[in-house]
Amino acid sequence: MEKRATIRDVAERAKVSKTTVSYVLNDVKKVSEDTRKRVLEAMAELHYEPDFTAISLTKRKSQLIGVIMPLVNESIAAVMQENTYFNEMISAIEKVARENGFDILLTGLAEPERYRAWVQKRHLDGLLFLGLFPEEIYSEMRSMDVPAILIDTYETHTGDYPSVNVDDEKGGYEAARHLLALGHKQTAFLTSNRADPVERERYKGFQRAYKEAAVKLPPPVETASVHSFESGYAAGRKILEEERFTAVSAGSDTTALGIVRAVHDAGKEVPGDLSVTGFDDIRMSRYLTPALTTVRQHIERKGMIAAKKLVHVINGGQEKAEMIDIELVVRDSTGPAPG
Amino acid sequence: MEKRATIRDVAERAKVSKTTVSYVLNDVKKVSEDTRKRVLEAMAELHYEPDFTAISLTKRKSQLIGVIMPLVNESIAAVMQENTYFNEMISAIEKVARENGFDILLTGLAEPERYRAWVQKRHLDGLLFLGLFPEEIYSEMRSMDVPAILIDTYETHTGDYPSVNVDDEKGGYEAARHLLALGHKQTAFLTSNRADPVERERYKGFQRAYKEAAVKLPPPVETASVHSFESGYAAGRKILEEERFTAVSAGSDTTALGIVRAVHDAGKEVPGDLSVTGFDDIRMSRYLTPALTTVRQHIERKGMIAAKKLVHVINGGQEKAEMIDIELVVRDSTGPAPG
DNA sequence: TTGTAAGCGTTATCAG
DNA sequence: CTGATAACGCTTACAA
Repeated sequence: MEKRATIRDVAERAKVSKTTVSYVLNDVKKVSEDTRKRVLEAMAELHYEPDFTAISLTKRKSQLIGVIMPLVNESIAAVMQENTYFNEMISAIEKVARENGFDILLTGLAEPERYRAWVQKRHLDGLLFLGLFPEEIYSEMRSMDVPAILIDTYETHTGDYPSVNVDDEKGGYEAARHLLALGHKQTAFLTSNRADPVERERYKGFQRAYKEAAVKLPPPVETASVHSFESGYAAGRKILEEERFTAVSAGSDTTALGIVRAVHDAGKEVPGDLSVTGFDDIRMSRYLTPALTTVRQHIERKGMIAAKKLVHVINGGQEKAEMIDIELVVRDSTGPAPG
Repeated sequence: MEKRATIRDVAERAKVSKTTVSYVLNDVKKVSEDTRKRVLEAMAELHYEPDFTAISLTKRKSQLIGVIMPLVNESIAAVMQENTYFNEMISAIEKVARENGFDILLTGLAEPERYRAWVQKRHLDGLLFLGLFPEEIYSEMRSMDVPAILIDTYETHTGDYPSVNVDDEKGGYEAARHLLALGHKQTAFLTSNRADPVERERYKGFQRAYKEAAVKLPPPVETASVHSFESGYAAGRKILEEERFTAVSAGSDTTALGIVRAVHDAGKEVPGDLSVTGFDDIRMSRYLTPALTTVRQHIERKGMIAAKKLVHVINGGQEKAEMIDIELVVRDSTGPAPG
C-alpha cells in the first residue's frame, strides 16, 4: 500500500512550502499564477486529497452534519423501519449535503448530555433535528454555538433555531373538509399526544372545518403512537368496535395502513365501511390498494430545504423559518358516508 | 460558551502530565490507583470528552464506518425512497455500530477513484458494501488495507472480502415449489440482469424446482429493475397482456407491490387471477392487503451480523463468509392456479 | 509573493 | 509508575 500523499509531499514536489500549497488549496492570498500551476500539477500527480481530520483539528470544521432522529428503545431502528417518512427525509438531506461537500452522521440520542459530547467529539458543523426534543437540548446546542435547523417543530419550543415545517393546521382542515363533503359526521381523529404542537395544530384545523360546517366533532381517539402500524391496527379495531364512526383520520400513512388492515381483518371494506385518511404521503401510499387519501407533506422538498438552510447558516448566512405548503391528495381510501 | 476541556486541562487539574491522562484514558500501562482516581475525578469535574478528531489524526482510527449504497442518478435517494429494504438494513447496521462506539457514514459513490479519497479523507475504519460493485473498487480498497464486509454478494466477485448473504438458490427453489404445489405451471420469473449473481442463484433454484416437478419453466421475463415499484407495475401489465401466466415471482417486495397494483388496475384480482410472490419480506409486506407471500431475508439480522463482523475485523479479528438461512413466508398473495 | 514556526488535541517514543 | 518531546496533517499569524 503506497502511503498516501500529504501536503508536505506536494510541497516538496512543487518546490514550495506547505504554506503555499495550503494557500492554493484554500484559494486564499495571492499565489503567482506560475507557482499555483506547479502546485496544482503536483497535487494531481500525487493524487493528493486533503485530510479532513487534520483540517477539522485546525479549523474546527468537519464538513459533517449531524441528523438527530427520534429514538425508540434506545435505537433509531424502530422508527426507521416502521415509518418510511424518515427514510425519505434522510435521503433528501443526504443529497443536499453531498452536493455541498458534507457527509451526514445519523444518531438518536437518549440523554441530553450526550449531545454536547457528540457534537464536540466529531466537531459537527451543524445539526438537523427531526421532530421535537426536550427544550434543554436546544439551549445546550445554543450554548455551543452550533448551527441547527429544526424540522417538524414549532418555533415556540426551539430556543430560536429556524424551523422548517408544514402547515399542519391546514392539513387537518383539508382532511376534515374532504370528509365532511363526503358526508362523514362521525369522524375519529387519532391522537397520541395532545401536547405535541404538530398534532395540536392538525386538530385545530379539524375543529375549524367542523365548526364551519356546523357539525359536532366527536372527541379525538387516543392511540399509542402516530407513527407505527401496530398502533394503527389497534386503533382500527377499537374504532370498529365502537360502531360509531364512518371515517378516521390518522396521523401518518403508516398508521393509516394499520387501520386499513384492521378493517380488512374484520371482514369489512375501505372505504365502503370506513373511510381512512393518512398524513405524509409517503412513497408507498400511492402504490397501495386502496391507494391512500392523504395529506401530502412534500417530504423530499422539506428535507432539501432544511438541509440547504443549514448549509447556508454554516457558511455564515442567516435563515428564517419556513412553512411549506401542504395539500390533500384524494385517492381511494375515502368514499361517501354510508346511509 | 465555556470552552471545552482538553486533555491538558484535565492534566493540570489532576496535577499530572498529559501523558498520564492519556494512559488512564486508554487503560494502558500501569498507572497507580491513586493518580488514576485523581485523573478520573478531574475528567468528571470538567465534563471532559476526548476529541475524536485529534485521536483520529494520531491513531489513524476514526470510529467511523462507511456504508456504501447502490447509486441511482448520482444519488442514493432513489433507492432509499423506493425500497425500504435498504432502510431496514441501515438501521440494523447503525444499531450495532453505535453499540460498539462507531458512527456510520452513508454514501453512494459514482467513480471508483472517489472511494479511495473518501476513505482517506475521513480515515474510515471499515466499509460495508450493500450489493455488488465493480471489481476494481474492491481491489482499490484492498490496496488501502481497509477492512470491509460485503452484503448480498457472492465471493467470487469480491476480491476476497468476507460476505454475508442469503441462500438465494434456496429462496428461488422454495418460491417455485410453493407455486408448483398450488398448480402453477405458467410462472413468470422476473429478472433485470442475468449476470447478477443474486438473480442468477434465485433463478437456478427456480429451475431446479421445475425440473424436479418435471414441469417446463417458461423463459424469464425481463424487467428494468428488481427494486422499483414502477418496473413491477410495467412488468405486471406486460404479463397480463400475454395472457399466459398464472403466477409471477418478483425480485423484491417492492416490485411485487407494483405487480399487484397493475393487476388491480386491470380490474383483476390477486391471487384469483394472478398469484404473486415477493422477495425480502420488508416490514410493510405483512401489513398489505393482500399480505404478500414472500421469501424472508431476515434483513435486520443480516445487517447486524455484517456489522458485527466488520467491527470484529476492525479490532484485528478474522472473519469468514456467512450465509444466512432464508424461508418462504406464505401469506395471501398466492393461491391455487385457476382452472 | 512566499516561507517560518506555532498550534489544533491526542498518542507514541523514550527517558527517568 | 510518570513525564518530556516529537509526531499526525493542516492552517495561520507573522516575517521576509
